[in-house]
Amino acid sequence: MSTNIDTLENWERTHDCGSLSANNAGTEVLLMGWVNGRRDLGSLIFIDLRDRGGITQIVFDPKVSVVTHEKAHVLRNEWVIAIKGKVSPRLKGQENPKMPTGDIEVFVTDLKILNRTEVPPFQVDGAVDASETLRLKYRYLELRRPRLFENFRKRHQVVSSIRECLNRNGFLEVETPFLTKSTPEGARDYLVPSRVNKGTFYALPQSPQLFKQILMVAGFDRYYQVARCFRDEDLRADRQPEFTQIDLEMSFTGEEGVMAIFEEMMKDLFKTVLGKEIAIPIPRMEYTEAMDRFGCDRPDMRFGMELKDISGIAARSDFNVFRQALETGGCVKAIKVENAAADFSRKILDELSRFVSDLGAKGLAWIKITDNEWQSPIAKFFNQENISGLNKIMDARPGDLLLIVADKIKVANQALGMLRLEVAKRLGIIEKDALSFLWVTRFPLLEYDENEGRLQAVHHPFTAPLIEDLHLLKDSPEKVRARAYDLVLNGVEIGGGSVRIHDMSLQDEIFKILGITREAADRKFGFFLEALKYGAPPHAGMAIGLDRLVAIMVGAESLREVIAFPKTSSASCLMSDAPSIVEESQLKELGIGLLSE
RNA sequence: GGGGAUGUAGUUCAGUCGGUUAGAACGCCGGCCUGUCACGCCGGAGGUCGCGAGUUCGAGCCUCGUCGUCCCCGCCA
Repeated sequence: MSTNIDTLENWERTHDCGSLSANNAGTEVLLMGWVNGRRDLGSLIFIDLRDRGGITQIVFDPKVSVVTHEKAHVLRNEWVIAIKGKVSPRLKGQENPKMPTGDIEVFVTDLKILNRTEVPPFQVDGAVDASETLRLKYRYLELRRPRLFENFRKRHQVVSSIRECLNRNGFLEVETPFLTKSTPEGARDYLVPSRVNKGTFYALPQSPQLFKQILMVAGFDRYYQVARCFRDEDLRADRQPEFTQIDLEMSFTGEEGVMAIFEEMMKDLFKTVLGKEIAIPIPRMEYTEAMDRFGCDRPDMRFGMELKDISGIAARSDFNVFRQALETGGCVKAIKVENAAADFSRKILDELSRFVSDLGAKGLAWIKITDNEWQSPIAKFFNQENISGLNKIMDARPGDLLLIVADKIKVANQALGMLRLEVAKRLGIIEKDALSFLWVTRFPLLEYDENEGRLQAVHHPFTAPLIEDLHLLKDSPEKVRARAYDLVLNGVEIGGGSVRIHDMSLQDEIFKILGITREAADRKFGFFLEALKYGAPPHAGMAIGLDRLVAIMVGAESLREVIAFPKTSSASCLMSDAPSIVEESQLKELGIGLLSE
């Protein structure tokens, strides 16, 4: 690559490439940026100059400067240049309505070539898109694309808006450690070896949970943090190993205080960033109702198609599959797909059947409602009375399609809940621009873990039980509801939190039920339990996943579109090539040896 | 850990039944061009068909393995 490039000297920009309009006609401007495209007509050269503000057409005309025009012939895409010139309205009929700056162009008097480039591995202008592998390897080139940059501008605005809201409400931004203690509950930890204390390890935080609660004990009263969190679990389109939470904690309040703050925050940021009004208070739904009606603890409320329990009628049918499911304590539930009977072919129904069996359900029954009967493989098991009864429960009309799953309650809910989403996706009935917020409240405090053979905390072991359920704690702990709440947006869990236990004796009782001995509890988080003894105020908190929130706001398919330097689905960074092997000497210094295969 | 998809020029893709010299578009290089904005026209260069075995007279195509990427299940308090 040639090194004959110009120096900046005392040139300073006067504008960015997105800010010029007809109002600037006649002014001398100085722009800097990248060559986004060139159209060299011989004696006239047009260049699209791009910076993060936008794109401006600049013109090299020998009538303006022979020397500069001559110099401009060598310009190529992605070269970095600076130009001085005069803003001019476009000739009549030459305006470009597709460009925000399409009414003007800049006639260049002076040109500096600030840098050249090798031929880029893919076209930044996006004319031919590259594979994501390549775009991740050359992430800086992809980030030059205006569409992607816009995501990060919005992300910045979201964080600014949140900080403003929380600062206004008396919150203090405090940083908590990255090098912290491994807690075996929850997700797998990323471990960091200690050189000073060989054989011991820090863990990167899965969340600042214990530290923020200790800040409440410390009397900080209202804390927040734009907190990076780390979880060593397998990735998904909506899961990265490091991600950012807006994490907060409040003293002397409960769920109402926390929910009110988040509602104000959401209202603010959707207004400032997207110019959209959202209605508060955000509606609430208890966990059990969400499961009953949507088969899911984070229902997408942008469409209906709710689950209906048809166990009563199923019990009166002659269909053994239904009756067996009921006899073993299961249920029969159904969804109604309006006017889909004609469109859902046997092939599609087979696909849907496979879809639910992949989720562990035993099968899928379907009924097409026709004018006076059912078209269905299971029609023969129902008498006329039951047919009318079921039609009534489902509010089914001719042309509708019923999809039915009979299974254990948990399996049926999950399968139908997912099927509901799948069908809605296939039908394209989900309104893209809709914003459907929902609080899901009163989750179960505990659930039985089949693998471990013991009760586990659904949220985390410091979540407070509902006071009115306390009496159930001893005899039927699984029925106890938690003072926990999740914020759901368009079927995505964007955050969650709870009122915490601040009473040591209740905390002890919970540990006992979880089968955690005093010794084990002390070993795992003794420092935190110790803190609870010294005047812990009542407190509650919540965290929302910033990446997921921004992803929804910008309509991103994957979190990778809202994280500047994301990891691949095998948790590696294609740009830096992390993770990588390290020098033997580095390991030795840490007192670490690698196991051979 | 499991299932699915995918890998061919710098990039995105096509490549028939296994058969002669692996094509197109964009990009790149050279030339022409004073109103382009997906500029146009003429010419040109550019290939480890992801990698490794195997089957075959012959493999981009078939088989096995392996690696990368993407999606999903498990997992993610």
